[in-house]
Amino acid sequence: MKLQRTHTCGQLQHQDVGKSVILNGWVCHCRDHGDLLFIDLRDRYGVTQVVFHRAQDAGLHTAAKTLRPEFVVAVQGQVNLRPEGTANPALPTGEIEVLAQTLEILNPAAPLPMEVDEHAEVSGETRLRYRHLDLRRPGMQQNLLFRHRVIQTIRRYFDQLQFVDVETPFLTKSTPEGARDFLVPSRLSPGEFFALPQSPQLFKQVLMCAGLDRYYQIVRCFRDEDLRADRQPEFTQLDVEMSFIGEEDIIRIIEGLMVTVMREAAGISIHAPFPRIAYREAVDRYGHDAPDLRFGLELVDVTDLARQSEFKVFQAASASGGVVRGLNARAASEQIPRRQIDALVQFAQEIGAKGLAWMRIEGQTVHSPIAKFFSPDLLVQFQKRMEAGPGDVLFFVAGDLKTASLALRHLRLRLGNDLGLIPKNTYHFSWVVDFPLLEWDDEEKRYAALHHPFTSPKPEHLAILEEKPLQVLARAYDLVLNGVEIGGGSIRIHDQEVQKRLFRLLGITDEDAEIKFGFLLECFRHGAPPHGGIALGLDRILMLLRGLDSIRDVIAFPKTQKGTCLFTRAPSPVAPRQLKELGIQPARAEKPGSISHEK
RNA sequence: GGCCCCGUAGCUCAAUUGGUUAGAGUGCCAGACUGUCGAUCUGGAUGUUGCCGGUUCGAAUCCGGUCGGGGUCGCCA
Repeated sequence: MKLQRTHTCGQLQHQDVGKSVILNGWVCHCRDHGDLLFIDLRDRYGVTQVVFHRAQDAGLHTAAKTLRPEFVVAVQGQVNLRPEGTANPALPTGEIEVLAQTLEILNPAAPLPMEVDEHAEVSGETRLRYRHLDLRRPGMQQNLLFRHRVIQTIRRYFDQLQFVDVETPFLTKSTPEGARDFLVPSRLSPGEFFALPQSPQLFKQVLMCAGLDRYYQIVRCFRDEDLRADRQPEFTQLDVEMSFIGEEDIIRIIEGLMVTVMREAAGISIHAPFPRIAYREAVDRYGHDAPDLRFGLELVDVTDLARQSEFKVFQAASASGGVVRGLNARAASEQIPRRQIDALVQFAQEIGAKGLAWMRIEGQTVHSPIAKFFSPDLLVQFQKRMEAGPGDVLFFVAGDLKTASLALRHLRLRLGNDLGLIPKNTYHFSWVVDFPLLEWDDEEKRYAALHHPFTSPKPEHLAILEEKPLQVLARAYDLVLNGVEIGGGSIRIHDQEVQKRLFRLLGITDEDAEIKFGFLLECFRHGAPPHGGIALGLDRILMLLRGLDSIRDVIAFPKTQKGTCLFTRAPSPVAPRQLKELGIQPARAEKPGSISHEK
């Protein structure tokens, strides 16, 4: 190209006045004043104002009149100080402008299906469909730039601590445990399949057995499950594993990482160590194993008191082994009018609660549709337990632990938002520890690993592994930021005998184990160091640090909730020949006319 | 797989709850304008109300189905 840039659009300032420069970029705004024409030229680095005067060069001015938003142009001109009073303090380049002397239209742009302007509101669907335009917007560029900076910081941090970045295969073995696998048919082994990794879990353990000692990888993982705002079928994990260490080592390394990332990439000062909370306590106090600790509004158990009431719903819950739990919206009586309560009741029911009981404390009296089921003395006890006073509104959910916890967790977050209890720009990291090793899978009628089958039980619980499996705690830990699980890991089992006992509990026979993870067990037989690690959800961390509601905004080309890509139109049908080569026959009939991309 | 919200001009939305020819902002096109900066002013063009079917004298509006976007439960070791 003839006019290659000498500067970027975010670079020129008053010290450059007088220079002859060339800028390349996209036309962002045109402000046509007749004989005077302003163009905002945009690139990744910023925006610079370019001026065209008819009096100065009529031909050039006429050419500039044809410019439209998102034309790609090269402008040669002179850097001038803007006239007195016309500087734009909102722009780093706002003191200067470039008086155009040459204009080259490198590429015109057809009328656009969406505005690139950062102020324009565009629906998520349109943004994904025209992602190339969406990604031109400064906000999205900042998101991607921030992602890059965080990744660079992570790499520097681990490199300094002698961690080795090792790539693990994407075409690997399907494992029946865990999430649904994405399968890739093998042409050379007809009828057989690779799976895309849900995580490099087994490989990083093999790397420990191989003596790599300290491993990390920023790696794509794949899980064929339903999507959420914070779940994509392919997502990026910061994967870490270390040898000859215990929980404290992993925790210390990761706390150091988060402090460094926050400081260097986000410019935010946070302090380690992070608070720790036991799984059981998290569920009891917040209804969730990833509690948002930025605010209080804690759950309170009233099961024992509820048993004494005449309210059948409360009686039934406590009689059947369930719970009655509540929370106190302190001094919120005026902020929660009756209509709002009705909305909250409906909200709780949509989450799965049978109902939502409430009491409004006004002066010495309790206003509540269920007050009549409580003796005066019991009402006093309820208020005491809930630490309730005049102006408070109490909410209660009765049911099995899981349902009640879920409903109250959502209710707590909703009230926290509605009542403005959640501080902005606060980053509250915490560890959730003391997870149970196992849970009872009622559908499969067997125990299942809460984390994964290589997670080590706490050594002091090994004795009761077979007798009281559900009471055994794991050497596992989750990292939580603002109520979102951003990572989890564990110390692994490296003792073959313990591993065998656990497989037996999980209903995995020796034969099964050999077929499924034989390669790892073989490693363990050949000298396995004690090891453990963690995996962090990079997309979620970025989302939270950028104050976004979805990881879609920190991923360049994300999928929709139905798992499709609106930009490329993937997935799509393939040619019959491709399927034939792979030995695959779809069960569903092809849509007529849908076969297009013959290779 | 279940439940909920949404789908109207290129884009973002409205349409007095079933009633005349579906509007606004923005963008687009044309014109005016020498200091704007999300420029301003004047004028103009733009609709299969996602799609299919039903109810009705009459449907953007109600009903059924379907497709698409989003949230959530299940699922996500």
